[in-house]
Amino acid sequence: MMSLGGQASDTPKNGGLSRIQERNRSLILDAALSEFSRKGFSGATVERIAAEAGMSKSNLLYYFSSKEAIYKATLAHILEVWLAPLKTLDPGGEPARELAAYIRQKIEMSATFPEASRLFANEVMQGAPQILPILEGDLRRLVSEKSRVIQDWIDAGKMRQVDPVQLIFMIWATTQHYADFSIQIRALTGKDLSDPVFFKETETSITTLILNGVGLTAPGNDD
Amino acid sequence: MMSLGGQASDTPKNGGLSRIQERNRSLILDAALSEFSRKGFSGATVERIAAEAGMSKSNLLYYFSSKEAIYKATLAHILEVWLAPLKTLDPGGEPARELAAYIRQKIEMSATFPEASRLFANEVMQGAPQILPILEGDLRRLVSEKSRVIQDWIDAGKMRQVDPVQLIFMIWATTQHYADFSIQIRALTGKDLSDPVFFKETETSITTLILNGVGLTAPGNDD
DNA sequence: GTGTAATTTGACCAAATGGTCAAGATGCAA
DNA sequence: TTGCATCTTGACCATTTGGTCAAATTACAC
Repeated sequence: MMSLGGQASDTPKNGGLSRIQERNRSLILDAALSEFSRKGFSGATVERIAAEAGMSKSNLLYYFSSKEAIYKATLAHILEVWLAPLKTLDPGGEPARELAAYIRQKIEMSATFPEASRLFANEVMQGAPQILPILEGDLRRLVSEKSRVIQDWIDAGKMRQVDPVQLIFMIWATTQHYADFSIQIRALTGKDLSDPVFFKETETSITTLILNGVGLTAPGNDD
Repeated sequence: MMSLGGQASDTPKNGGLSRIQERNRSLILDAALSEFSRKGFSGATVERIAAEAGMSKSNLLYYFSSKEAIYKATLAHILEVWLAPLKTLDPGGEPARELAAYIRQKIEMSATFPEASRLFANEVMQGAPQILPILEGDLRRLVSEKSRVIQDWIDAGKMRQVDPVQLIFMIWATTQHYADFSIQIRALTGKDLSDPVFFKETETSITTLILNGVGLTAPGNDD
């Protein structure tokens, strides 16, 4: 679990949480994700998070020492799952299949956890006050490593010349766009990723465009 | 100028503004863009906007009747310039050149007005409370019109089959990403679009990938 | 210069909100 | 049942903040 440099322990008996604690912390984190992703850090209120979690504000503050502590915990909770797909990019695989799989995972994420995407986007747009060290550390290392993988594919003549980092950015941009701007997309098309047809159509469009863009052909998909 | 359905007039003598009015409203809108784009609507404070505009909070509220009024005015002020590039897509032009020009304009925007991009992103991510009618109205019509243009190119065999709306989304996503996530990009690469080399590199990457993606070749660029 | 309208501000208010605290309720091991 | 630790809450507080208002200052037409 990536550390966000927490200070207070927030955990009476360190290590094992009681059933009540486990349940309540989980309820709080769910409610917090919903609230923070919709309103941003400033716009969110502890009172509303507590209400959505089904408890009093005082009780929530018994579990998390401050609004910022809830926010940090929510971010940490998400970050892992959010960055996981990139880690699966396999140097031993075929570029077309690997990239297609990565794109699909990212779209899947946008469809399944749009709130996580929005929370992350919000945090970064505010200047990444909490996660900047992670971006500059773990994430930077991860991107370097996977860029190397892509560069090797290029050097092996398996795909067209392209800046690997820029390619990763473009995959992030296109896939996350559908979560972060889902309201706009719904306003313009009447649909969003929760519609299976639109999901499929989006996956095909992005995958085709990006793979063609780097001189590859989309692999046959066996759902 | 796109209307945001303003209620109060905010303009004593309708039509012509005094020199003082013009100057102060402009100062306020600049400060507001800076503040709102960095902190979002909730996180922004009228006091800080006033300070950045070099006047008292009371005086600012003499020009705009409420925080929301400033916000709406700021959005309206941006929206026009923000959506302008798409309007220039010329049905009579060559697809490769037209799309390349559009992409370049969008990146230029992201480089020149990253704050505008972030303000817009913020507004949409919060559910577009102010601009939803515009998205569903003017913007939707504009996108339909330009999708038609792209579809005609496809039908004429000038470019590969692709959903025109999805193509537009992908251009938005990739170009705006560099403004909205500039902190992340700086954390990962050490650079952003304000660096001419990185700008050029980004423009080339995006243009090449998208044009290749739709079966076109990037036109020679004559800067 | 005079007078009126426009501009500017500090003092002030009410609501919202993050957080504290002491007291009470509940869970649970013995 | 008893006793203690955990859990829960309402009352309360300090600060922030959007907005009002009357008074003061300034711009400008005559």
